[in-house]
Parts: sequence; structure tokens; C-alpha cells
Amino acid sequence: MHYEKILKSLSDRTRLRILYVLLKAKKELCICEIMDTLALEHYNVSKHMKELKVTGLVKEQRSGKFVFYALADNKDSFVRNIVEAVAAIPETEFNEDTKRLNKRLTLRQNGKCVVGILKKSRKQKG
Amino acid sequence: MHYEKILKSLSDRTRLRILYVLLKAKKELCICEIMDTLALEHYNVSKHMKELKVTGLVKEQRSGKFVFYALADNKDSFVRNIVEAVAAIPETEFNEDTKRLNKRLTLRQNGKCVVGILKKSRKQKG
DNA sequence: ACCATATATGCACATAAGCGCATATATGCA
DNA sequence: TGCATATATGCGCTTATGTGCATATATGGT
Repeated sequence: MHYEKILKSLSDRTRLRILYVLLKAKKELCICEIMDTLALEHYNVSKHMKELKVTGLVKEQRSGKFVFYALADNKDSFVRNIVEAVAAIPETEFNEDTKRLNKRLTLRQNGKCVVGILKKSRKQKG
Repeated sequence: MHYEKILKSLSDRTRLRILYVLLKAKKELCICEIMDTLALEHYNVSKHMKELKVTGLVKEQRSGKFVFYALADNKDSFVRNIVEAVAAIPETEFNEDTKRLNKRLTLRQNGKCVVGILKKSRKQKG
């Protein structure tokens, strides 16, 4: 395995935020929820998710038009320690993300995201 | 603290090797020992040590002409988990380094490095 | 003071990485 | 089949990063 690649995949602040959010959410999140949580464009989130997928930190599952991402179950002790380290980061570090995540999750219906990408023009309408 | 910077400092294979070697050596190593262990040029080792120092993973202590490096004592749980992760990497991953380290350590006298940089011309002589 | 040696640093170069934009793919619905 | 929407990907650009070489600094011995 390429240990340094796993570390590299988390050496970017955006990806670290993504992993942290997935950790704290403790549930699958779709791209649109993650992009709203991080306040980033969907294509960047998408690219970062791919990296996290490649290194095996994250798993993906499609459900209709939506693609849900979650932490992968890792047996490797190296990866488990890394994930534990990220979990040990104080919440204040990603406070804004947490706020936005919680707000966004209230839009779920029956525990699933039904919102999609909130474009600026549509955000105005609600 | 900048968590992603700590991860980034270990996202390079050379620096990961350095940390691993310091972990397994369980003692201070000087630059010349590290460069022989990793089979790298001194100036690269030096630069990498600086990075590891900046992120607080490694501490430095000068003793005469020699500069010794060792793992820093970290209280932060994030860093401790990261270091634990690195320690959990199987020895086979850095087998060659371990071999070269052990060989190099036999050159110590009274537990201290007295060898310095073995230039090619001097290596011939022993 | 001078020299040898241990380590550090500045510079130029090649490569990698992240971003924004445009566009492509995939899915569901009419 | 055609369209809207969710997500992914390719491209060009800018910036960051690692390396090698040359050189600088630091220390001890003569």
C-alpha cells in the first residue's frame, strides 16, 4: 500500500474538511450536501471525493440521481489511526462547516437528500 | 494549528521514511546517519528535516559538529495518532532503510556518531 | 587565523496539484 | 425521445513542491 498517498490525500485542507464532515455526520452525504457544507463548487468537491475514493478512505453509493459518500470501513491499522487522528481534531477547527452541515441536513426528507444543487437563481426562491 | 500541514509534511515518501526511521531507531540520529540510512544526499535530508521541524514532529539538538534529530514529544492527540499510524506501518515497507540504519549504527562509538559524511573518495578507504 | 568537515540554504528546473470554466455523462421524468 | 438535474471530467492556468548543484554557515582542530 502507498501510505504516503493516504497522507497526501488528507494533506489538502478541503479533503481534510470533507473527511471530518463525513466523520461527524456519521451518515452518508451526497455531493450537493457536501458542497453546501463546505461552500464549494460541485466540480471541486467531486474531484476531491475521487481522490479520497482512490485512497480507500471513502466509499460511494449511487441512489437515483444522487451519489452518496461515506467513510469506508477500514481494517488497516494505519488508516484507522489516521482517521482517529482526524476525529481528534477539535470541533472549533471546522466550526463553520459543522454549522452549515446541520442546517443543510434539516432539508432532508425521510432521512434522504432531496434538494440537489442549489443554484443561485433557485436559492432566491427558497 | 494547521493539521493539514502536519499531514502534508508526511505526504512525501522521504519524510515518511525519515519519521519511520526515527521511530524505529528510538534514539537521536544525526544527519549523516539519516542520509546513509535513506541513501540520499545530505542537502535533501537537511531540507526535509527542516520541514519536519517546522511542523513540530521532530526536534533538533546540536552536539559539536553534529546535529542530532529525534521525534519530538507531542502532547497533541492529533499528532500522537498520526505518529502511531506511522508506527503501525509494517517493517517490510521500509526494510532496506532498516537494514542500512542498523549497519550504520554499528559505526557509532560510545553510542554516538563519529563518522560524518562518507564521501565516495573516503568510502573506499573504509 | 586557517583548514577540514558537518550541516544548511539559495537558485534554477521539472513536475505535481488545485482551481475555474466548459463540457460530458447519468438518471429520472414527461 | 427530449429535457432537467446530479455528478464527473478534461483543459488551461497558476502556484507549490522536490531535486540537484553550488555555495554558505558553523564548529573543532592545528
